[in-house]
Amino acid sequence: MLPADRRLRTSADFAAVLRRRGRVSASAHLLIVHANRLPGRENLPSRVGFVVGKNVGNAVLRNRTKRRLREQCRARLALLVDGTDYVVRAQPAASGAPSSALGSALDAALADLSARGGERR
RNA sequence: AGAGUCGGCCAGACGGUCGCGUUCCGUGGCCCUCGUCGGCCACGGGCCGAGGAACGUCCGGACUCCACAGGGCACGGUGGUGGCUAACGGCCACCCGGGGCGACCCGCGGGACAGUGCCACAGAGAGCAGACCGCCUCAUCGCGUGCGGUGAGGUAAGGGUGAAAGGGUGGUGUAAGAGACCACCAGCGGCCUGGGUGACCAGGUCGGCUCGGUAAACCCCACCGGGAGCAAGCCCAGAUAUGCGUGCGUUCGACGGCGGCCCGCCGGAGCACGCGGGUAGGGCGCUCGAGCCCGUCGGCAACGGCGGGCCUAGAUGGAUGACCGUCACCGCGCGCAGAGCAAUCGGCGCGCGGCACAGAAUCCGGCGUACCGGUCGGCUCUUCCC
RNA sequence: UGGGGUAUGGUGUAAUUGGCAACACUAGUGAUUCUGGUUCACUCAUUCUAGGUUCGAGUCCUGGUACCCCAG
Repeated sequence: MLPADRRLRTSADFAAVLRRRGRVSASAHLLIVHANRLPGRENLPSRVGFVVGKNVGNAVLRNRTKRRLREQCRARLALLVDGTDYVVRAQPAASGAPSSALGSALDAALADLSARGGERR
């Protein structure tokens, strides 16, 4: 899984990431990813948070979806940019999708993000 | 063998790789009010890590804080009896009523001579009953001489309406009838005897002859209930502005204890609303408890006593996951050989698919609800064999 | 955690103390018209669900399901 200090832990952090721009929806029926560089965290490792709403399913389904997403993110920690916080929002279809599909959706979103970042810089 | 009924248990198993959370040990680093159990961080290793319903939140408690002069009126809950329990609206046993051939199942199961209300439509009449048709008597009129009309009465046996029409059957009796009277039966009430802790049951005797339903309508009776809830509550660190406005108050008493109201008692100088300002970090509570397992004793049982053993999740954007392998289990398809006249049946192999309901958040005892299935046992009925 | 409420044709709402489930719009069918509109008539209900009380339940009681609101 993902260590606690690499996850978003407070409601304020989530709000800060979601409020600013930086949304990429790769395979929109599965995931929506938000990414933002928050001031004051430039040299700290990146963090990831997950949002799994009630439209995904009951508590068992929501928890399992969150765990599988965390596992996929753990395998891709090296791809994340330091100082950037991510929020992954699960769509209803994510609960039934195989983990490989979730992983490739994450890859696509991260590739899209790095391409955009290159353009802006 | 088939059909059924009741109850208990399980909730796929084993292994590999990479991870997460609590906690312990070791190594290293940093900090200080230097501790040989100080705090924090990193790495390595070890133990442990969701459920029978963790769920819904429908009841009951433990625990914590507040309140504990009292009285009255309300309010809510429960409702056969006896027991179990910390307690309960739960459980066990029994009683009564209903269903089933039976095992067994279902029941908010106190009171309708304390009172009030309601019983639509239909029907003559619906609650200290009621003459529409009918039946009978008398008077009178008519004629076709035993029938019809009219009037005055008697009558609850019959018809019809209704969920329900004030016992049932048979007889005596009568103008026709009627518990008016008699016998038996059903039911009600009183008394006596026996059994049972009791609800109640069985039997006997006497009585007036019969008394509607509805309290999941108001109500009456008995019993129970102080309030709030782990975001309870306690501690540490830290920030800001006893700021501004309005209203009510300072022994003519606001407000609070006090939950709904009243009386009364106690505290009592602030209280309520709006605007504005600040914070939203950490720790304890937090898991050893009416605990679980085994044995034994008491009890029909629920349950309890005694002895021995065990320690079994504590997260806080919230930890038990991801990817595989092997073997079980279920369904479908194909193949192989077999049993049988046949429908079909089980066995082996291969492939594909499936493997429920559902995720702890202070903790227990219940209830209710969801659920693929598997397994064990008790009992009942039917059929066959010995 | 505590408290309160709602569910009725496809949609939005009614239904005095229990007594034939009503209204508007929409949809469908038919009539009127050369056609369409308008108008008229008819059709469309497991009263959320499972039981119970009662002669009789949308209404009363119990359990369940879904949704909404309030306080912290």
